[in-house]
Amino acid sequence: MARTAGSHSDITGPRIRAAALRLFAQHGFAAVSMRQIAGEVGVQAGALYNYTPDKQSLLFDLMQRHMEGLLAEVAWRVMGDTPTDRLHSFVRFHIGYHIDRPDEVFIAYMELRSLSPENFARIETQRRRYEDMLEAILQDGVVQGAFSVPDTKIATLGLIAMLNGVNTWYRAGGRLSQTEVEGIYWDMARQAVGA
Amino acid sequence: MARTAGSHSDITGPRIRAAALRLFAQHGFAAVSMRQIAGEVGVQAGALYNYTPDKQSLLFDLMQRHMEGLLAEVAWRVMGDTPTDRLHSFVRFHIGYHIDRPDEVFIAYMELRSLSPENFARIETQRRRYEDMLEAILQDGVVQGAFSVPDTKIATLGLIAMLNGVNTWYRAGGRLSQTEVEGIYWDMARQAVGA
DNA sequence: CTTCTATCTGAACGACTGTTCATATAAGCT
DNA sequence: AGCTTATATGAACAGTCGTTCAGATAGAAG
Repeated sequence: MARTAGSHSDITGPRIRAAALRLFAQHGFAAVSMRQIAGEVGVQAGALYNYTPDKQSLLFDLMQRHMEGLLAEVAWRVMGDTPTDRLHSFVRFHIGYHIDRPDEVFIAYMELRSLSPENFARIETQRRRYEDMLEAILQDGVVQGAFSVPDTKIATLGLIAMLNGVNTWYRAGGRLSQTEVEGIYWDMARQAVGA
Repeated sequence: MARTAGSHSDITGPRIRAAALRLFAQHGFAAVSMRQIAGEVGVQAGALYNYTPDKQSLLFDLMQRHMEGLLAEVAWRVMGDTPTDRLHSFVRFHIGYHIDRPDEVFIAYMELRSLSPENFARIETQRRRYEDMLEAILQDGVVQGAFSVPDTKIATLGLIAMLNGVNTWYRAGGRLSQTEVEGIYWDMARQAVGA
């Protein structure tokens, strides 16, 4: 046998990424084999190499897509006239975006160590750009006297860590709706920066 | 050759755990081989099995020791007459304890998925006991009118996530001293719960 | 000094790893 | 219709994996 009925690049490519995403998130990059991913897609391991040069690139591709989606959306979803309004929209955006993509988020924060040094540096640059957007809001707020934070860098990292924590427990259909979660975290975030 | 000069159980056992801890934290459980651990200790892979029945138990042992140390210390290190005082001592304790044990913390939070279901349940129970200690403080504070939090469970998870974030960036000898970090995070935590 | 035992070596086991490639065929183009 | 090319198979590669075990020796006990 060789090429199977209905096989097509436009379909197999995304399915490989979806399978890799799920498996990497569940078991970790190192614990997942190319044969497992191929099996999930319903294909032999060799076929994966029509879509990625190697396993490392497959992981990087997933992270890269996630970070670019994040940066593209945050650019137009976070807005407001005052620093407080912008912080509010940032918190709501961050929670919503992350809640919708638990696997991507998990991988992006957990498999950094599995990246080659060059790939790590590229992802780290993107993450830094995202953090800088939040820090800019905090700095604005401090300058305008709206926030009270002794160190905007630490506050940025502290807030993001707190918000990321949502993904460790939130489950769709659980006790709290997404809107309720956003409200609770916004209260904590607002108070944490003294707004 | 066989038994080497100076070989002794009391020495080799801890050295194996130390090497495994470091390597698991750096590369991940699945990415580290028993031969790597043995190499770090200066021993052959087979010798490890005098100290652990298998690789999985070695990971569990590390996590178990960490959680028990954490629970043992928090019990007598966190105190105070008011909820605010107790929250203060909890924040300071948590940051200090975690800053001193970056590898243990990293593994305890990242390799949960590498545990067998039974081992996972045991560690999860211990983590829950720790979280409950913080939640009890928050509940006290709410009852006494000292804190303003709409949901103590979420606030607990949010605060712990924020505090854990310290380990992603803190480095001894960096811009901020441990005392300064504790102060900044205490400010954020205090404000986040409306104390 | 001799005996015993805890400790380690080194080789071996079968299973699995990421990756390559000759080969085959379905889909798309003319 | 035939021709080309993208897409897949399945076997093979050399290497690594966790784990076991017979055999060897250092250190403790008598």
